[in-house]
Amino acid sequence: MPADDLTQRRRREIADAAALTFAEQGYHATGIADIAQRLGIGHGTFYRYFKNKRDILEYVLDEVTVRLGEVLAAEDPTSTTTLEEYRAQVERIGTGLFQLFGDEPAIARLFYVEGVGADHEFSEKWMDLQGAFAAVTGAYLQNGVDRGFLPADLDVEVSARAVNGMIFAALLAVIRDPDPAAETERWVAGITRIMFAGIA
Amino acid sequence: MPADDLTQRRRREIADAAALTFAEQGYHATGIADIAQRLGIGHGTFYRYFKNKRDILEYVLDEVTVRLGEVLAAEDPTSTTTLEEYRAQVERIGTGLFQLFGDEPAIARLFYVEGVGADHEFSEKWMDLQGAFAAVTGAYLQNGVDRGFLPADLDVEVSARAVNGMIFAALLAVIRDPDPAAETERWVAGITRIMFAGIA
Amino acid sequence: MPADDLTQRRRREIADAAALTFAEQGYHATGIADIAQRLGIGHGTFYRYFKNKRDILEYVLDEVTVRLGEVLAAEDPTSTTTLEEYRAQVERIGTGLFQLFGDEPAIARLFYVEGVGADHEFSEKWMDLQGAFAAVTGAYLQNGVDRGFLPADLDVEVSARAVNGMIFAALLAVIRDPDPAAETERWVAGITRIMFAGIA
Amino acid sequence: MPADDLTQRRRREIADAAALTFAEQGYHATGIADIAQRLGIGHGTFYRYFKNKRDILEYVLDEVTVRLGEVLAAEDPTSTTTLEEYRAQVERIGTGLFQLFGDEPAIARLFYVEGVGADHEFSEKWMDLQGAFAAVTGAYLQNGVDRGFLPADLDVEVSARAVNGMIFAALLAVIRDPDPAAETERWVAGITRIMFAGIA
DNA sequence: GATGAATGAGGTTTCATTCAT
DNA sequence: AATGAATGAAACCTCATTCAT
Repeated sequence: MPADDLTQRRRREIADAAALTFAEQGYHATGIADIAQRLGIGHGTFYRYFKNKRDILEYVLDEVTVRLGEVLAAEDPTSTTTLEEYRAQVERIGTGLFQLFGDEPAIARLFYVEGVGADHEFSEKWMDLQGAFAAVTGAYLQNGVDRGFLPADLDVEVSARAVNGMIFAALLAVIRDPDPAAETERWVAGITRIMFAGIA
Repeated sequence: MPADDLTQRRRREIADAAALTFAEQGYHATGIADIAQRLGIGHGTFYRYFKNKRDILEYVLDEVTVRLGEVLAAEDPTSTTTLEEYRAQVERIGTGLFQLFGDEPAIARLFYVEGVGADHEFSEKWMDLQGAFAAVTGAYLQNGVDRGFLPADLDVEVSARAVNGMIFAALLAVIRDPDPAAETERWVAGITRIMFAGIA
Repeated sequence: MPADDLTQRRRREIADAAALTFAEQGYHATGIADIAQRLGIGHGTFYRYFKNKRDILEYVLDEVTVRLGEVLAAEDPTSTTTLEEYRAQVERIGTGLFQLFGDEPAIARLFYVEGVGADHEFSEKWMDLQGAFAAVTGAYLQNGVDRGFLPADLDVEVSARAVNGMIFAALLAVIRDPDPAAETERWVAGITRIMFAGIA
Repeated sequence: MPADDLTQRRRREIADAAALTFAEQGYHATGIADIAQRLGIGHGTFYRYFKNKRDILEYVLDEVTVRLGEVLAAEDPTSTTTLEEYRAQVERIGTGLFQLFGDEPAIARLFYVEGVGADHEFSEKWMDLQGAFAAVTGAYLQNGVDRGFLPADLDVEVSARAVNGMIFAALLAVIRDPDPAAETERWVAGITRIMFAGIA
């Protein structure tokens, strides 16, 4: 376990450096040597912890996926019974997401920008992932429809995509902000408003 | 005109082939030779029409930007005086966007996925562009606020980003659909509903 | 003959442009297109007058060789019978060479610098040519030895090379001068002095 | 020291191979692959030691320049007070130069032929260098004039160029000789004779 | 376990040359 | 005869990956 534990810590370290460098320079413009240099290790060492360059991108993005999943899993889609409860839930999730990416804008940038077209195979995976997230959001909406606090004729799939799209756009705007965390409340409020009442 | 015209036609031809290939294989995985082969021309010929590989990506994406701009410019942000008029306008714009990308899903994919992280400098440009589109959407919203058919306390910037985000997410979903055009109405309806009334 | 004559004029025109461009940019850095552009002709036209790029370099350098030969052939190596006569002859030849290259420094530069290492095969040829010129100079010296106005123990071959080397170095210095012609007399005097009396 | 020392040794090895290959095939006709193959190394390895193809040419020629400088710097231009001393000095320098290039004719060929027109920028540099060498030779001559063992009316600049030109021509002839070293004495004697007494 | 020297596949780009118009 | 669009050989160079130390 200790060795394994050390290995995990090292992987994490390298992954962090990689994420930062990818976000700063772009995936293709980043060489393994750049990552190693940032850590002050030999670039051969990289290959003791990751199979190849693609592997580390996958690792980083999988990590993000897991963390996103954790934010979503902190809530139970079927637990709410009223619109008010759901609205509160949405605000908690939204705040969670903004915090997650606001703390590490480099990760957000990598996940939503630099990593997207890094590799065709990964693009596919990324789009699948958006589908998976839409499914999660859809589960919340479906619960509302089932419970009757959301209209029966709501197009759940479309709405789920739309809601996620709003969050995506918001994150994209926020990661360029010098102090992302400060903007969280405003964005969550703005999006929640549209989500529950529209712009009108 | 003849020579120049021919040159333009050739550029267009090559750009189309490039867009298709980039969309299929990814920007970095695509070699100039792949594009040339698709057209049945020598790869040296490519360089008679484009300065380099990055040049053609820029050309294709600028073209898309122009076309997006045309769809948006077809409407006048200040022309609407009632919510109903605005809603109709939004539906026209939304339909226009879906048609634009529905007809050429490869372009959409390139614009929203494969091209995004192709190059760090381009990522920056792409994010700027999202800002510009948000500004356009914001102009429509601001008009509503000014005319009084949208609430005075609407956070225009946030809302504009959010609306664009919904459209983005919708397009992303639709381009993977075998028959994107068929889905247009459903998506436009779903997004408009949220936009004007929220999910509730 | 008229057609042929025109062809010759055209060749000369192209060759002049080529020589100028080679001298300005270097042989390898010069493209056929550069030469054609300077003349305002299509670059395909070049190939109606010269077989290929190497061909024109050869043509230009052969032309120079011929002209050099003419300067040397204007005098008869065996015609002089006294040192004084020979000295006068040397001064005439030297002045002729300086005029030749002083009028067209680009040619000189091409012949002695840009063209030298343009191509390995040409380097060889160029060195052979230096040998040929040495032989000519040697003939003059040998005449002096034979006639008795030059010492019998003069190493003709070495001396011939040395004399030519002085001229070469002088030309090299002069072609960088803004007004080469003005310097002719000084250089001819300086070299003749060493040649006939040494530096002492 | 070990790593750096090894690096220097490797650079030298590669530079030697490059010089040989350039001299044999010409600069432009030589590919990096040719140099690598000669050494039995991968061509990527080349780029660990030299930035690019031009870099190695510059390195080799700078090295030659340094060595030439060392030969010249072995003597002190102001140390001689009589013509005899100077003559002895000239013979030492001449012998040194012949030995330098006689030992490595490939270097000489590269320096005086193949490298000269390799690149326009380098041609300029090469001509500047000839000027610098002329200045050194000029310093020796000026000393003679100042000390009174050379005539006051000697055109130092012209004479310096001329002397260097003789040496250049001699080297050019000698490097094509199968056994250059054997010829040294003859050439040094021949040139010194002209230099101090002229051909007469 | 760490290192970094070595490697070579792979891709971009140039430009001399051809040839149909 | 003149043109310039098309071509593809050829060369440079990068950098992910391997592996001996």
